[in-house]
Amino acid sequence: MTESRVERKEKTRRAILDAALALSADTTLVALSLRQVAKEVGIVPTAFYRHFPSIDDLGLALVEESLDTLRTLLRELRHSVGDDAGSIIDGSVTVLVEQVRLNHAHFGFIARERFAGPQPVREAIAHGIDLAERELATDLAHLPGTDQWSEVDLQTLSSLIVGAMVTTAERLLTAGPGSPAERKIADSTRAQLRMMVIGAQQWRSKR
Amino acid sequence: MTESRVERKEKTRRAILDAALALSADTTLVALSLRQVAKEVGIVPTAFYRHFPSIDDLGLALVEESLDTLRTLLRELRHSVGDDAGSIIDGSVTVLVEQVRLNHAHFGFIARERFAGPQPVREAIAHGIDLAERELATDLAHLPGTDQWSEVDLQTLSSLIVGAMVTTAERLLTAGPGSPAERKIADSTRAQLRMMVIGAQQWRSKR
DNA sequence: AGTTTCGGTGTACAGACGTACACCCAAACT
DNA sequence: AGTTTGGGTGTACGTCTGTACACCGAAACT
Repeated sequence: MTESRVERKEKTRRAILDAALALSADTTLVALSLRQVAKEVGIVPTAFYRHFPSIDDLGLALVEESLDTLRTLLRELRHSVGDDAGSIIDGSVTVLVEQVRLNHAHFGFIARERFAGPQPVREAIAHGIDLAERELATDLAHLPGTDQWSEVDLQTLSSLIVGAMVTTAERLLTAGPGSPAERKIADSTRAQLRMMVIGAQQWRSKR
Repeated sequence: MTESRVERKEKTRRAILDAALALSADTTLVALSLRQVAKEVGIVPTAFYRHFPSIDDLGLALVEESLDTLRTLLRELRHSVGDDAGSIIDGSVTVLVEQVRLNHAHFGFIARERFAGPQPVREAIAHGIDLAERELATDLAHLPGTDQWSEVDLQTLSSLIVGAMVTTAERLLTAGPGSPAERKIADSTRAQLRMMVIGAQQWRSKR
């Protein structure tokens, strides 16, 4: 009863976003019809236009959201710093598993739409991941032990790490949350990150 | 004139596959209609059924094809062995760039459908990549220097390498063939692989 | 109190979709 | 020579799609 108009509007907007996320979970945005979404939300098809000009724009909003939870993940990672490299890695993977579990829908969305979505959506995702890579590179530069690294090398390492994380996230998505496969992936990723870090450490001294 | 019936049939079958590959290039299989394909080929919609029961089955045929060129890539990689680890890496990346350039359509198809395609298609791709990973692991086991590696470690390393290759292939796809971006990706990948190999070598002695 | 704004409704239409069915005709069998 | 096979055609259907248009009613403004 006592609901302002903006509140109501925001509510159905959320409902539309959630419905689109749920409905596209087992296909893609490009295979999602405006009418399906409207039916799921419980509104008439034409009412959709009160919120988004098209499905593609809906998609862009979802990208924004999903990239936001990706950034949250990265922020979370930075806060989980331990003393030695080993505990940093362990913590990071734990956080990754946790976040993917928690935001299954968003990470799944990114994985699906990254290459198969409408082109503006693809571009937005690519740009977001690119940004994350750059941020990680500057973060790495502030870490002790990387003082002498060249910019190119820092970018190379950060691209390697982000790539591994994306791959791991995708693997985690196909494995059920809490499944034994999930644990195996986590362990494997920890080992891989350790390999990378060892390689990176040796790398500098080798040049 | 002088064309047997099987020849004709094979010809239109190929035309259908090619049309589907071309049409799905900027969307997805799930957004591809039987009628679009038929129109592109130049046959009437119902004639499609003479070759495939459904679009999904067409998709499975395309997966088979694409996985075949993936296997070709891996075979090619094995043949490009050099003396030291460095030249192996350089050669491998060169081959990867070359093959992705040559089979742009197939690798693009795999990248798109891996997570967004119809489920049977997704499963087939996952299985194919899984198989490639396993094959690489047994190949690594036959390499000198890995005698003492445990099976788990071999799988970990091969998963890391395959993951990096898939990621690189995806990056190459978004970069234009012959573009400066392509060269940058190749160089970066070479550096990453070197890091991994160094890490892996140190890894064994560390355990 | 009177008016405007705006999220949601209902009807309506043209186009694309998958697919069933009857048909054609040249190649391939007997 | 006569018959069967099978790739391709054309029509026809019911369903789903995006979207245009006129309308409603309550919240928000004046």
